[in-house]
Amino acid sequence: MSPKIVDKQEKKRQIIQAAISVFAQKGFNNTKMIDIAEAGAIGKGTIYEYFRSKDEIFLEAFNFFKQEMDSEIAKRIYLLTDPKEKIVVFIETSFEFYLKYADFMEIMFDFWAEGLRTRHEKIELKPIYEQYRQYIASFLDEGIRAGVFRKMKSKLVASIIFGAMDGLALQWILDKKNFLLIETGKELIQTLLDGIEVK
Amino acid sequence: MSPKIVDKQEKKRQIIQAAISVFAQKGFNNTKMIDIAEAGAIGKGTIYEYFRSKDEIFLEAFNFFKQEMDSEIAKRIYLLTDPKEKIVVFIETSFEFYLKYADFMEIMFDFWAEGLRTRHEKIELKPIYEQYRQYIASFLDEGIRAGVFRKMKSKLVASIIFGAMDGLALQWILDKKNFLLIETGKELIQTLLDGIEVK
Amino acid sequence: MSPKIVDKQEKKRQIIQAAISVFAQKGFNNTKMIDIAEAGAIGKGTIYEYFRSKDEIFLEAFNFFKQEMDSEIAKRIYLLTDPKEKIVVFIETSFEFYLKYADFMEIMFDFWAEGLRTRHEKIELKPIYEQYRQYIASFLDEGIRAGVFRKMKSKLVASIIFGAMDGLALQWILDKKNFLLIETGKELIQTLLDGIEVK
Amino acid sequence: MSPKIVDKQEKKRQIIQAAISVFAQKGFNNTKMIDIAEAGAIGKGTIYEYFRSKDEIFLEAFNFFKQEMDSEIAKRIYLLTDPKEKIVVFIETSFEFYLKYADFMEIMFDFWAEGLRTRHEKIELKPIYEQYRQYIASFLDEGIRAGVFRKMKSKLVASIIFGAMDGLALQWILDKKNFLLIETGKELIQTLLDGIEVK
DNA sequence: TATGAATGAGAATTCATTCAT
DNA sequence: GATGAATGAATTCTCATTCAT
Repeated sequence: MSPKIVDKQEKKRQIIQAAISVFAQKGFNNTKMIDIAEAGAIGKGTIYEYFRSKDEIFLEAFNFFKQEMDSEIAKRIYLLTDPKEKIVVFIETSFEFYLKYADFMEIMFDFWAEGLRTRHEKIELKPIYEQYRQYIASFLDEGIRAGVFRKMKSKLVASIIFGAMDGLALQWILDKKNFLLIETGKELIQTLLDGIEVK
Repeated sequence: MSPKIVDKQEKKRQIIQAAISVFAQKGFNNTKMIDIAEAGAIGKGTIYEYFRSKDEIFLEAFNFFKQEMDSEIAKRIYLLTDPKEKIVVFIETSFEFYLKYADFMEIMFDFWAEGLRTRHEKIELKPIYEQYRQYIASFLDEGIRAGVFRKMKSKLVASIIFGAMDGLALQWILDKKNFLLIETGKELIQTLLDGIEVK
Repeated sequence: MSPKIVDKQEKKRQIIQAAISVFAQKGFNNTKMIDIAEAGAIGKGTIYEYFRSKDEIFLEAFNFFKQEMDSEIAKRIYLLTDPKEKIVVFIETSFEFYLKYADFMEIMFDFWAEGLRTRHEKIELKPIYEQYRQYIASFLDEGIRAGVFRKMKSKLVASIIFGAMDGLALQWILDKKNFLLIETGKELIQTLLDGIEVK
Repeated sequence: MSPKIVDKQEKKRQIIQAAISVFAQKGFNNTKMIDIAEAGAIGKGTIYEYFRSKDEIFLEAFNFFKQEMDSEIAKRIYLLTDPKEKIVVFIETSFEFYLKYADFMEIMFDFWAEGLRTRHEKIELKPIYEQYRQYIASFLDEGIRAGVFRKMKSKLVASIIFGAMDGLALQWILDKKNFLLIETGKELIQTLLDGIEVK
C-alpha cells in the first residue's frame, strides 16, 4: 500500500511490456536479456531486481495475456443469457482481443511451443484448453436444451470452434496485412451457426 | 545415381529422421547437435558432412513434412471429381497424416514458431498457407458452381476450414491421450457440411 | 571528540562486528554486502558512508582482531618477569582469546587465505608473524640467560611454539565440538616446557 | 585401455596441474576459468570437456595433494618399527613434501578456507585431520608401551605435533625466502623428543 | 545521514562448428 | 568418409558500488 510497492508493481508491469514486445518480435529463445533491458530503457541488472530469471518474465507475460483475455471475455459474457449470443460474443471478443494486441500476438507461437515442453513448469496449456472447451460446450448445451441448436457432440464442436479461432489467429499472425481477421471472424460465426442452428 | 550418391541420400534421410524425432521431443532450440548425433547413432562431426548447419537440418525436416503432406493429399484428391468429396478427403487425409506421424507432430510448434521469424529464411509459411487456402477455396468454388454448396466467400471459408484443422491438431498435440482426433475430425466434416451445403 | 564523531566511530564498530560475524560464517568471498547490511540491521548503502569498500571492512575486521589480541597479550604479560611464566601466559592468553571469540574464529581462515595474496594490500601477515616470533624468542632468550631454559635456537623454537598455537587453533576451528582446545593447550605447555626446561 | 582413455587421463592431469598453479598464485576465488585455460595453453571450453565445473577442478586438485601426501608418507613409514623413528620420518617426509611442492603450497590456504565451508561438499577436512591425529597417536602409544616415551595424553600430543607442522608450514608459506623450513623442522623434532622421551 | 533502486563489469558455463586424425 | 576433441563467441545471472531522494 505504500508508494514504493505501487512503484514496484508498476515497474514490473513496464518490464513485462518491454519483454512481451521483444518476445513477440524475436521469439523467446532468440530474445536476450539485454534486448529486454534496452526495450525497457533500463539496465540489464535492473531486470533481476524484479524477476528471478528470463523464464519468470516469460511466465508473467503469459499470465498477463491469460488474465487479460479471461477478464475481457468474462466481462462481456457475464450478463448474457442467449446461448447463441454467448457463442457469438465469445468469438467476437476473442478476435477483438487479438486485434487489440496485434503487435504482440506473435508471442502466441512461443506460448504454444514453450508451453508444450516441460521447461516452463507453470505454463500449462492443457488445462487451459480444456477449460475453454468446457466453457464453449456449456453454451452449446444450453442452446441444445433450449432447442435453438441441433443435437450434437457439444464437446467436440466446442473443440472445433476454439480450434478454428486458434487456426484463424495463426493465419492472421503469419500475414496480418493481407489476412482479413474480422471479416473471416464474421464468416466463421455465420458458417458455424448455419452448421449448428436448428432450421 | 551411383551407389555412393544413393548412400549419401539415404544417410541424409536417416539424419533427418533422427533430427525430427529429437526436435519433436525437445523443441528446436533445446535440441543440441549431440542429441541428433546420438539419436542417429553417428558422430557429431558426421552431421556436418551432410548438412551445413543445424538450421539446414531443420529446414530439411520442414521440407520432408511439407512434401509428404503434399504428395499424400495430391495422391488422394487427384482422381476425385465431386467437390464435396474433395473437401472430405482433404480433411480426412490430413488427419490421417497427423496420426501417421503422431510421435513427431510436436515439431509443428517449432515450424510455426521458427517459421514466423526471419532466421530460417527458407521456411516460408505464408505462401504455403496461401496455397492451401486457395486449394480448398477451389473445391468450394466448384461446389458453389455445381449448386451443392451455398453461396459464400469461398476464400474466407477455406481459411476457416484450414484454420479449424490446424487448431484441432494443436489441441490434439497438447493432449494426445485424451483428445479424440478422429472423432473430432468427423464432427468437423459434418458440422462444416451442415454449414455450407445447400439443403 | 564531538558527539557526532563518537557516534560515527560507534557505528563503524557495529558494522565491523556485523561483518565479522558474516565473514566468519560464510567466508570473505561468499559474503555479500547485503549480508553485512542485514546482519547490522542497516541499509546496504549506509555501509558506504562508513567504509570505502568491502575490502576496507575486511581490513578493519583484521585490525580489530589484531589490536584486541595485542592488547590482551600486552596487558597480561606486561608485569611479568619470569620468562617461563611469560611463555605460559602468552599461550594461555592466546587460547582464552580464541575461546572468547569462538563464534568468529573461522575468520582466521580468511585472514590467512586473503592476507597471503596481494589484493588486500594492508593485511600484511608476514611482519606480524615475524613480530610474534621475535616476541616469543625474547622470552626464550631471557630464560636461557637465566639458566632455566636449555640452550636452543630461540627463534626457531619460537616459530614452533607459535606454529603449534596456530595449528591447534586450526584443528579446533575445524571441529569445535570435539576438539579439546583448553586441555590441548595445557598439554602443549607441559610438553613444551619438558622440551626446553633445564632439568 | 584404448589410447584415447590414456590421453584423456593425461590431459585431465595437465589441467589439474595448470589449475593448481593458478589456484596457488591467486587463490581459488580469484582464479578465473580463463586463467586456468591460459595456464594450460588450452581453450576455455576445453576445460569443460574434462571437468564439470570449477569446483570439481578444485576438488581434484585437493585429492591430488591428499593422495600424493598419503602415499609418500605410507611408503616411508611402511617398513619402520621404531616408534621414535616413525615420528621423525613422518615429520621429515611431510616437510620434504612441502618443499617438493613449494611453488604450489599456497593452495593449502584455500583448502583450509574452502574446506571449512559447506560449498565444496567433498572436501572434508575434519575426518582427514582426525585420521592423521590418530595415526600419530598410534606411534606415540607404541613408544609409551615400549617405554621410550613418557606417559602422556597421546591424542592431545598428536594434535600438538600435527598442529606444529601445519603452523610451521603456514609461516613458511608466508615467507618462504626467509623462513628456514628444514632447520625449523629439525628443531621441532629435537624439542619434541626432548619433551616426550624418557630420559 | 540513511537508503535501496539502478547499474554494468565480469564470470561460469554452453554449444554450434571446425578440423586434425 | 567418420569422428570427437578443441574452441571461443555468446548468454544468463551476480553483486560491489553509485547516487538520487
